[in-house]
Amino acid sequence: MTRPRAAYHHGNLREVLVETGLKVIEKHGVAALTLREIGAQAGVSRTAAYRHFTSKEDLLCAVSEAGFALFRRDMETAMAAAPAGFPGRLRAMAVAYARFALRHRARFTVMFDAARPREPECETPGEGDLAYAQLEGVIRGGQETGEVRGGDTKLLAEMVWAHIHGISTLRLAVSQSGELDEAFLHRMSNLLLVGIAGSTVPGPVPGPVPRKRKKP
Amino acid sequence: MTRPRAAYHHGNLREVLVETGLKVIEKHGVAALTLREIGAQAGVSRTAAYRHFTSKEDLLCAVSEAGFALFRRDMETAMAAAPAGFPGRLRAMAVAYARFALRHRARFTVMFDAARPREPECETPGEGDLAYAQLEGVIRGGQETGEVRGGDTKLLAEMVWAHIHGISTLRLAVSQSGELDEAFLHRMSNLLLVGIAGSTVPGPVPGPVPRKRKKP
DNA sequence: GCAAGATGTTGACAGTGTCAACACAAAAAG
DNA sequence: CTTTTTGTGTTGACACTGTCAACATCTTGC
Repeated sequence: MTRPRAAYHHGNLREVLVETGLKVIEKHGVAALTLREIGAQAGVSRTAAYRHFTSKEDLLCAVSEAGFALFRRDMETAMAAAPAGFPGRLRAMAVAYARFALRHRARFTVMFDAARPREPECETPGEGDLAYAQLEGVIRGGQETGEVRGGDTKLLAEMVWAHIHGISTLRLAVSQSGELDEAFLHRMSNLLLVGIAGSTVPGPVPGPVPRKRKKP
Repeated sequence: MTRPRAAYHHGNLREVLVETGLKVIEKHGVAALTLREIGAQAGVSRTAAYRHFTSKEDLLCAVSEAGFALFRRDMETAMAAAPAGFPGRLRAMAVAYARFALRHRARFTVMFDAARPREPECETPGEGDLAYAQLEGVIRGGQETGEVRGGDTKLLAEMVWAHIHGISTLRLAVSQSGELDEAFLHRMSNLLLVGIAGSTVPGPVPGPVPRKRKKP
């Protein structure tokens, strides 16, 4: 059978390991993460993780995935509380994004760590894409009400995502404290709103458009 | 013994080690980088690096710094070849940025690896800031000719930098091949141009503006 | 020349990820 | 109920890593 609810030797060790791993990362950085340390902190022995993950990398992937789940929840609640209308929604999304990066620095770092796997065993099929789809929905909504210029929705979403992501990582590098500079974020989203609002733009747009998509 | 200048035992081992380290990263990823491997590839023994770097992290910092130097050179030549006028300059800069990321994937990854040091021993005082100052100069030029809205130049530069950087890393994740999608980049820089062109923008801009700066 | 220091090498050590062999609990089969 | 099988955790071991101390060798200043 698969696993019943919280029953075996330890109970639900898998989740505990992910959580413990995250705590270690939050406290000492992702470089100092060690399977032995995780085991000790969780009250198990060093190789216990190998009954739930194929490797350390696999565990890191699980931590990342859990991060994306929380991320998506944050985005959803921010969206629910956003003022009606497209500008409010986009702004709320951008702010929520940056806020998440600053508040959950460790999670964010693991989620978007560029230097990890060559060809990732991390499939990350679900949560990341869902969050992305959410943004795409907001953009499409703006297009339908005419507040966003028409054209390839995916392309626009990619650009907006990249912009917000870049801003967030930059803020992360700049402000060592977890402070969130609301004024900066406000200006940032204004730039974004103006940029995607206009109908068309000086200069021709040659060639075809890209297709593939993936979590950044 | 050795032909090149400044010849102690090996000659200029320091540069050779940095170069070799980069090659290893390009071939097997930054995670597979090992001081022993570097030594072997460079024809020296495993701890030779400790006569030129205080630690492995220090060597990584040197690799990163060398990357920024090349990066800045790329930006400068792109700027020199750019069409006159602000839009051409900014576009050239954005394209050069993304091109560098795709062409020198390994370098770029090391340079902007978010998950490395807690409080960095990497001082990176020079090259990164120089490249950033270059962008700031372009923005300021645009402000002087009235092609960019006025206001805090540093703030605008931060946003533009973040945008370009986000786009580049996103492209890096999306296109596994080193292909450079010119059409995408063209649209991207158009978005950017429109966004920073307008005089002012709907919605108030509360509060003060941030001060600190740093390489992202 | 020669001492002093810079540069490279070897030996050693604590830690790491990972695997094989073992120990036990829980579920399945009889 | 027993017996078997499978899921779960532990211990021992191994190859590999970064790093340091001690030693060897080369360059330079006097």
